[in-house]
Amino acid sequence: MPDGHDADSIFCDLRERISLLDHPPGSLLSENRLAAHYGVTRTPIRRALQRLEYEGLVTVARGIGTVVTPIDMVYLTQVYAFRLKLIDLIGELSSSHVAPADLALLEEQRRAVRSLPVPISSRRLAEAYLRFHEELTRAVGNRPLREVSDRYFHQTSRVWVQLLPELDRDEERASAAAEIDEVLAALRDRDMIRVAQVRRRYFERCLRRMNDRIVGADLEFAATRSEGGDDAPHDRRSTRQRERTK
Amino acid sequence: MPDGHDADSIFCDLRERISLLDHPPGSLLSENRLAAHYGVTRTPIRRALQRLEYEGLVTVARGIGTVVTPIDMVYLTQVYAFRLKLIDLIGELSSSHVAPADLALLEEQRRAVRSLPVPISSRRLAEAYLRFHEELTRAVGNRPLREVSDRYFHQTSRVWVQLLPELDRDEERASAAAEIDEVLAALRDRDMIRVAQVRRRYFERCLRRMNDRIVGADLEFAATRSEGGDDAPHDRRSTRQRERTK
DNA sequence: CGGTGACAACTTGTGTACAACCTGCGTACC
DNA sequence: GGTACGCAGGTTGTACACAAGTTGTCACCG
Repeated sequence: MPDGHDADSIFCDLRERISLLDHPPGSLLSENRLAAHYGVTRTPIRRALQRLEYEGLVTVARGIGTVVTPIDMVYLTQVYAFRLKLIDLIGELSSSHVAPADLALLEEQRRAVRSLPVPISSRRLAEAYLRFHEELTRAVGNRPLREVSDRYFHQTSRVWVQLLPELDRDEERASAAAEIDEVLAALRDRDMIRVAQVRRRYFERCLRRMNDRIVGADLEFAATRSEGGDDAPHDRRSTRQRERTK
Repeated sequence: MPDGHDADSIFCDLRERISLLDHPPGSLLSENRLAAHYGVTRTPIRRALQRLEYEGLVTVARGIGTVVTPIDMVYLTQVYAFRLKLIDLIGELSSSHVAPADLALLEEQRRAVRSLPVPISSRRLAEAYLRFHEELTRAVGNRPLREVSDRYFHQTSRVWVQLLPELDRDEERASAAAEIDEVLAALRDRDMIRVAQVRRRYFERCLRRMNDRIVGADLEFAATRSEGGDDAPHDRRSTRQRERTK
């Protein structure tokens, strides 16, 4: 709808929409429709989609369309294990260098989470926590670690967002608020090791809550196994699902 | 020169050429020239260059051209620290699953390194070691870790390749051969922890050799500092150098 | 009624032309 | 002589047209 978009902002917008399940896993994104939506031609759209494909959030299929990557828990389990290790690295590699302005932005998200209206909207909570995480990522001093953390966070965030309606949203909001508080306190002390410890603790707790919910309700997102194509080194064009949504 | 190229193979070819310094840091890559070289139009070239930009190997500048990312030792020091941690993760996260065919390919590279003609060509040695590394990366069981290891290896490999002519090439060859031997032995025992230990040992030794050479000969690749643009979260379009080569 | 083949409608990949932008050089002016 | 301006050449970004590919439908035939 809003015009005045370049390829970069389109990428960011699409990534957020995918993370927040506006474009649910398995849905088809047509370049023509996106071009009409953003008021540009297919060229910038293709650039954004290509980057999304590289980030592992969509898979383009010639003649079919660009499909939002389904949630593959077999793969995402590997991502979770990897992210757990990355969080430890944050404490080991980051010499904290947070600007006061960034701290203010984090305070903003803290207020946003704490002041959500009482019938808590999954969408609003997810949006606020995503923004908190994006701001927090910028506090990571080591650039490669920062880029990688950002990349794989956006691959796994959809799991929590999708599970959120079935979780205790009051509990989730309280957990997020407490995490932000503790992170902020550690950041003010310039203690990235403590930040990492806090992050790890809440990360593990979140995993446990989701796991309890999954084994209880027999997860909705089917763990679509991708055939283990080990012949192609760095290629992620193996999964091939349909299940269109529109 | 060779036709029958799609965007993907062009990307791989360009990445190897950049790693092997066929396109030295700071050189300008014109989309038109590349299109003529590969016998296609600018469209697939642009796709390959966009991926290279995302990998951090080139930076496109409108009106200027696409410049091969200069070697920024300030940044690459962070990458080295990160890769050191990644190597440890290989031991922690990888349940080894190497196919016999892959082992055979690694044997191939072992022979290639050991049978280099005696006035050792820097280029040939670098090429053989790069191929060994690419094959070895495929043995990493955790997919995110594999992707990240591959990405940041290609960002730092140029440093060693560029320094190679000034190093003792017999020593470098011997070191590479010994590393491959020990890695192969550990792989045959399905012992990824030992693989990681070996990798880390040789990685640190290589760093030390390069560091000795650098402080001795006052490195040629100027550590071009990039202004710390902390306002753009995931953006690497800050470095802006010229120093064209062709 | 079941199967099959052709076709229409959609998708993404590529080629081409043009617009926006930057650099460097020549020239006019001070 | 020095400086500022303007234009020519080259670069990447975008828009548009066409080629290649896939899917679903529907008529047709056994």
